[in-house]
Amino acid sequence: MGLRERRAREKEARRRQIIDAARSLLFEKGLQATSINQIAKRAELAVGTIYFYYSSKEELFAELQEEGLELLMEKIQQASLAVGDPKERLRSMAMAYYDFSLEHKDYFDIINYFLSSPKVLLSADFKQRVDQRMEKILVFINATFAKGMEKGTLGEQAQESHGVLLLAAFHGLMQFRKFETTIFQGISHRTLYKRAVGHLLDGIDATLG
Amino acid sequence: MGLRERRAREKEARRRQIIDAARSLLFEKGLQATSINQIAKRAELAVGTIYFYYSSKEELFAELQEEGLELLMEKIQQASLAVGDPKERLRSMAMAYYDFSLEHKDYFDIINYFLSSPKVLLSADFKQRVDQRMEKILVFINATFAKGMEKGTLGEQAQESHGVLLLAAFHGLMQFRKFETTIFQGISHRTLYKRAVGHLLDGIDATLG
Amino acid sequence: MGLRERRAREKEARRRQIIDAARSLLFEKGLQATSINQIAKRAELAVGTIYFYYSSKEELFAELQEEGLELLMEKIQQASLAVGDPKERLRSMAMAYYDFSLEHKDYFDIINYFLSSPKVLLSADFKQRVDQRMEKILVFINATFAKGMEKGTLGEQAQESHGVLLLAAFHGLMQFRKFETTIFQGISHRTLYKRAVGHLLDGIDATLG
Amino acid sequence: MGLRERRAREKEARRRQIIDAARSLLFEKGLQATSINQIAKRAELAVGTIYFYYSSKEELFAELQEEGLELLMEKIQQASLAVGDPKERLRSMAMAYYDFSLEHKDYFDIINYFLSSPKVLLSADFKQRVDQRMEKILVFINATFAKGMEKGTLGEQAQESHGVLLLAAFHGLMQFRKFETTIFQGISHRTLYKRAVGHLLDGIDATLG
DNA sequence: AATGAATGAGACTTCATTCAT
DNA sequence: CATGAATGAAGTCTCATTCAT
Repeated sequence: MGLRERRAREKEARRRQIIDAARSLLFEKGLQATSINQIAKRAELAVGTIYFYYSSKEELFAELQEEGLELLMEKIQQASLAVGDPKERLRSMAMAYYDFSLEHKDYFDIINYFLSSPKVLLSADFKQRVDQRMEKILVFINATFAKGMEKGTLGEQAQESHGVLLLAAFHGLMQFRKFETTIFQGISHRTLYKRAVGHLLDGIDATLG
Repeated sequence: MGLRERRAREKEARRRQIIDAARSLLFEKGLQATSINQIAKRAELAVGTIYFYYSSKEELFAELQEEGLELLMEKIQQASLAVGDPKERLRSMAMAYYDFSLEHKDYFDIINYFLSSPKVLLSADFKQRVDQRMEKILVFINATFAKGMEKGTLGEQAQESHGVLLLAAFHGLMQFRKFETTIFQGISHRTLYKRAVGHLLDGIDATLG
Repeated sequence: MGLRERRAREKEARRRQIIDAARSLLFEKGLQATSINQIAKRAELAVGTIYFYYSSKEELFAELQEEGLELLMEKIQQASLAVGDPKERLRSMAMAYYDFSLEHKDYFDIINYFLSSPKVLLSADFKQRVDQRMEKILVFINATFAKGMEKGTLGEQAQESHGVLLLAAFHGLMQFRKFETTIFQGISHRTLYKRAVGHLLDGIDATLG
Repeated sequence: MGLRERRAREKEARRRQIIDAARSLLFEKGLQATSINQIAKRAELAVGTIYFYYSSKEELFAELQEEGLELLMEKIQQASLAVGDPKERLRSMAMAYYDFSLEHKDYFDIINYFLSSPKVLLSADFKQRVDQRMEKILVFINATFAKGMEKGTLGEQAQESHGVLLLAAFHGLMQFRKFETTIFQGISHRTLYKRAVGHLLDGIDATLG
């Protein structure tokens, strides 16, 4: 049994070695400019070895996307712990997402890349894994909603819709940050984002209350 | 002077011939998979001819993005004409955007591609042209807001922020359509979108009123 | 007759317009990086017009080479006028060549380009024209020798050999300037050149005297 | 360990295969007209394979230049062995250079190409390697000088300058061979060269003696 | 398990030249 | 005379993937 265990551990270590190299390169050069050869060189492994652990470039990047979503989940959870009032808690979570997009810009870009790509880049298997991570985040948001609705009358479906609504709207707002220098005149993107979060939560509140 | 006119017309026709080929390929294969060689082949022109009319792949795609934004602008304007009440008008415009993303999925994808790409793909010149189109849309949304605020007390900046807020939130929501089959269970994406629009406008209304 | 004259003048003006554009581009970007299209743009003429006046890129550059050789000839002649003693005169001419290679680096490069290219780049016609310019320089050097040899006993052939000898040796020395920063240690290229001129003239003098 | 050795040998063989193809093409068509595609075809390898062994066209050609300079060094060394008297030895070395330029015209052309090109074609790294080979030749010439100067009084610098002086002058003379058929009338280039060598050595001798 | 040499299609772009108008 | 649109071969280089060892 010891052998099999050691084998498994070593295998996991190699995967980590590879994903570390891929991540650092991706964050340096961007998604398109990162090649398998470069990853192999940085990981100090042969190209063939990469392909032994990851069947394609796609799979490698999907794993990074999972990483990013997991980190985002953590950040959002932490943000929710700090505050008591559910509405304030949601506001806090929204800002956590905002900060994530700044502090972990690279992960955000990867997530965004896959999120906004029109074509299905990932095969069914990866897509499912990624979707599950995303769903966990949504479920968490919805749970926060649920807690804040003792007086409300919304069913399960309605709650779910609110989670997506918030996440999607926030995500969209984040993408418009690139217009900060050109189109927005005078208002910082952060201010805009905060205001939007307020409007959204107020709007939902009004419906609920 | 007939000659010069005809020349100009022919030149315009060639540009159209090229942009048509580029668009159809882009819509089939996606931005990254579309090459100048393929465009040339589909346009039944030599590669060099493409470069005679467009100095780079970048310029070609920037023009397509402009096309898309112009069409979107038209749709939004048309939608606004139908309704009298400003709030309803905004709702109508939001749905026009939604329909645009379905009916002109290809253009939406191009817009989305450039909007969500982390790196600056376009050089300053093209970026400016595209940004101007985007700004026109925002200005139009803001104008609609302005009309609906006789009783309100918001300054110029606040109005501007509302336009971006709506557009960005709607855009983000659109990107989440791909989860319709996996994460959303039971609710259609359209329903979700409509609900979100309602919440947003209510939220803003609450602030204004 | 007036018409034909004017025509000829205009034609010459056009040629000049083209060669001016070619020269300035060549001096900016180097020989290989200069294209006919660029020349046409700078000359504010159509590409086809260039080809009406110069049958090929080659011919254009050959004309520039002629220009360079003519200028070199002038410089050498001027240098020879300043001094009385033939030996000193040759020394002065040698330094004129050196200065030419610095002050008119671009022309020197063109001359050098054609001189050192292993393949026959120019067609017979151009080659002859260029050779004639080169020969004029040699003839002039030889004439200076001849004047300094009342006491000597060298025949025509020998004189001719001296001209080539000097010109070639000087030219070779010029090409080694690029080692000034790496191989030469402590000696400036100019010093080296001067010393070489001295040795060469002394060597010839010894043979003659 | 047999495997690793064999691998290394095979890799060396491939490099040779490539450099052989490059050399033969270069000698047929000239530097500018030789493309990587052609080299690949002649070497019966894929284009990518060329780039696996040589990271650029530049590196390939730099290696050829090194080859040429090494061969030239050998020829000059051999020539120096045959004769006892230093002055005669230098004469012999000069003729070895002359013969090299005829017998290994192709290598001479490559050396000449890089020597006379105005732009820095090679990046710093390659340039250094080539310069070092050139320096070895100069050092060797200087050593021959040093040996012949028991009676002389020249310092270190002076010796060094003599090496460059001779090499550069000889090289320049070689470039003028192309005028053999047009400008020189009656004198063979070889005769001219010999005479120049004589003058140069006499000139230096006079200074030394 | 791991290696790494080899593939070859395909990427974008340039450019001298032609020719119908 | 002059135009300038059109050509298309050729250029260098990249890269995901394979497979014999």
